[in-house]
Amino acid sequence: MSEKTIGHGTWYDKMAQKVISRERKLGQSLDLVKTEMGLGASGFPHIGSLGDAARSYAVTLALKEMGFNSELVAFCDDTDGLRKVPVGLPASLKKYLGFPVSSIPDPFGCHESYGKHMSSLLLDALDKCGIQYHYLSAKEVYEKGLLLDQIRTILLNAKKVGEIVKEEVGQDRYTEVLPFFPVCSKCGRIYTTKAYKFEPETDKVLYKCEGLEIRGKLIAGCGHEGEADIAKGEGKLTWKSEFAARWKALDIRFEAYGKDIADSVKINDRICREVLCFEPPSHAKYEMFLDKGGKKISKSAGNVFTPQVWFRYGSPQSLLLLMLKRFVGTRTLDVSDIPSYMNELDELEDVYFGKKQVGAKEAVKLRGLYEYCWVMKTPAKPSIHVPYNLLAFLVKMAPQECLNAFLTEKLQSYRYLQKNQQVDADLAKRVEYALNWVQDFEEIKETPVSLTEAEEAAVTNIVTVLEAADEPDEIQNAIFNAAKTNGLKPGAFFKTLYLILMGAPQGPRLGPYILAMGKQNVIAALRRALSKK
RNA sequence: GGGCCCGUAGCUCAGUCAGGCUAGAGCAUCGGACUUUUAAUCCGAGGGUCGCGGGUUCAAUUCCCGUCGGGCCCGCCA
Repeated sequence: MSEKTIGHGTWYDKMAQKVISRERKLGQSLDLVKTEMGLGASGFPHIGSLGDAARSYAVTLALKEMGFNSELVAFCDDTDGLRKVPVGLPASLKKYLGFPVSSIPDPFGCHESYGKHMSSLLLDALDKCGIQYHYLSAKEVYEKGLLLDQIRTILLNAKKVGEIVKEEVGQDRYTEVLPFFPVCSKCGRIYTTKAYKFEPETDKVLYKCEGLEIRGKLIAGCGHEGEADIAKGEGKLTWKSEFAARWKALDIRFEAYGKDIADSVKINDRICREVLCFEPPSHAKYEMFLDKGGKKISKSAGNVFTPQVWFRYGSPQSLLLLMLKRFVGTRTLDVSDIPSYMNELDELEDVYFGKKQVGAKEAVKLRGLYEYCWVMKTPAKPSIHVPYNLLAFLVKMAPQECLNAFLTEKLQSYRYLQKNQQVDADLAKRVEYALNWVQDFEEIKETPVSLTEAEEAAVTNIVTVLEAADEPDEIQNAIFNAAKTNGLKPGAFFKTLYLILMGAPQGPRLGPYILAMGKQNVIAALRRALSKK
C-alpha cells in the first residue's frame, strides 16, 4: 500500500537499500560501501562488459544518494591467460596462448601490454560515460600481496574448497589440485601448471607445467617443475576462489554478475563464508546481451559489438539508458537499435524537464532513470531534440558542400531551431552520429531509373528551364509545369525526380534544394538519367 | 544433467524497485484535412482470449505452481 518512493524510484535505489539493510543486519561498518566489477583484459571489451560497470556504478550512485560513502572498484583481470586469439588480431599471437595477458606485448604497440590495451578500451568507455571507479590491476594486487592472507587460508583449506566445488558443480579437479595457477617460471604460461603442494612456511606452491585443454584445444606445457611464491605475484587463484579472496581483502559489499558465471559466484559465496569467514557481498544477476540472431555477444564469436561502435552512432547517455533501463531479462541488441535509444533519451529528458506530462508514478521512475543515465550530473537545460531519423535523412540529402547551412535552414523551417538560432555543440554531435550512421548503413544507391516517354519530355523541359532559372520558386514551379504539360501527376513526377537525384522516393522541397546542390550538378544528373535509356 | 530469459495489436516492444480505474507506445494499415507536393504534419479509425491451465487476492499482464513453444547460460577456462 505504501507508495513511498525509494531514492530516485529505480531498481538501483531499491538494491542500494537492500544492501544497506543487509549490512546493518550483519553489523558491518558502513563507512565505505564498495561495489565491484571485473574488467576483462583478454579480448576486445564488448557492450556487455560495460553493462556490468554501468549497473554496479548505478548501485554506487544510489548508495551515495542515500548518503553513504561508496565507490566502484574496477578490478582488472590482467593476470588471466590468453585462451584464444581474438578475431581480427594477428595469428602470430598464437605463441602467447596461455600467457598472462599482462606479459604479452601489445599487438597495437601503444600500451605496455596486450592486457593494458584491451582494458584501456573499456576504461575509455567508462570515462566517456562518466563512470568513476577505483582501478586495481590484478597483477599489482598479487605482486603487492594484497590477497596474501586469503590465498594462504584458501590453500591451507584446499581440501574444503575442493569439496565445495565438487558439491556445487560436480567438478572434482580441485579435490586433487590446488585452486591456484602458478605462472611457469620456465615457459611463462599460466593455466598449464598444476599446483600440487603448498608449503606454508615459505609461501611456496609446487607445480608441474603439464598443459591444459581449453575448449577442446590443448595448450601444451613445458614439463617444468618448479615453485611459485604466492606473495610475489607468481601465480593467481583460480576463479573458483579468487572472487572470495577479493571480496574479503577489498571489503566488497555488492557485485553484479552475468549468468555465465553464476556457478562461479555460488561457489565463491560458500568459500567466502565457510573458508574465509567473511559474509559475501550482495549480488544481482543479470542476463547476457544477445545479438538479434540470439547468439551471445562475445569477443571470440567475432560478432563484436563494442562500446566504441556504439559511440560512433549514439551518445554515452543513450548507451547507459540501454544498460540501466531494465535490469532483468535477456536483451537482444543490434546496432540498428541505437536511434531508438537516442530518441527515448530525448523523451526522458522531456519528462525530466516537465515538457512531457505522464502519470505521477511514471514520472518519478522516468526522471530517476534519466538521472542515472547522466550519472546524476543532469544538464541544466534541455537539449534540442531532433528525431534521429530526421537528422539521418537530412544529412543524407544535404549537399556535401554546405551541410551546416542546409541543416540549419531546414531545422529552422521545421521549427526545431528558432529563427536565427544556430546548431549548438550538442546538436552538432547528433549530426555527427547521423552522418556516421548514413555513411555506414545508408549509402545512397545509384539506382538507375527508367523513364517513360512523358517523363523524359518533362525532364528535358526542366533541364531547359534550369539553364536559365536561379530562383527557388521558379524552379519549383517549373517542375509542376513540366509535369502538367506532359500529362503527369505532379506527385508521381516528384517521386521520379527524387529517385534520380537522391535514390529515395521522397526528399526536401526541390526548388531550394536544387540550387543548394549546385544547378550544374543537377542538370548533369538529369542528363545522365536521360541518356541511360 | 543443472539453471535462466522470453511469449502482450500485423511488426518491434513498454507495462517487473512497488498487483489497482476502460492494457499502452512507435511503426504499419485504413479514412479525412492541408490541395505548389518537402522527412510531411494534423485529426480520426480499426486491431489484443496479455502462450495455456490452475492457485493466492477484494483485485493478477504483474505474485506462486504446473505446462507448451522459442532461445540462452553453465557442466574445461574465465
